[in-house]
Amino acid sequence: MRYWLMKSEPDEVSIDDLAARRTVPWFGVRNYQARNFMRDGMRVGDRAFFYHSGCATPGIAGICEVCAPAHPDDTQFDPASPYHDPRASRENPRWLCVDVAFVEKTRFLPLSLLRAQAPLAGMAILQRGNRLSITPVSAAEWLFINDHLLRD
DNA sequence: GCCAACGTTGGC
DNA sequence: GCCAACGTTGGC
Repeated sequence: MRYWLMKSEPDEVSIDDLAARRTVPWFGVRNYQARNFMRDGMRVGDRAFFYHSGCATPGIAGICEVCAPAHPDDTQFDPASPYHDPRASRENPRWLCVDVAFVEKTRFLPLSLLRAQAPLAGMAILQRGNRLSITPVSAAEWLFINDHLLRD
């Protein structure tokens, strides 16, 4: 199993929204590196930290699980969607998404708390200039967060 | 609202 | 294929 961190703006899809809907397609990714992580790196059963970004207090809000492999992101075909991409077609989709399932809502771990943990210094999310909405998390990072920050 | 960092676009 | 301009992300 691989581990990931996936950013979502809670105004759009929050951990509570995921809990209510049980599964959601991870629509709206418009960055090739993040898309390729979904297409090439993610497998059903992988787990991810669900991270709230673009909000007053960013941080980890829960855990989700990949429940469907990458498939075309429907929002790219929808002229009414903010994620519409006129260069994409049904025959030649450009953007993909996996589906994720709710696992749990955790204690909230603010970005500032993550930054204060020496063992997490290498986390992609903490690197200067990081903007990727999907990043791999090492097994060591995953275990440290689970063992030391989520359950005490 | 500001701004640093970064990705993408498009002229050449 | 270079690179300047531009748009976006996302923390603060």
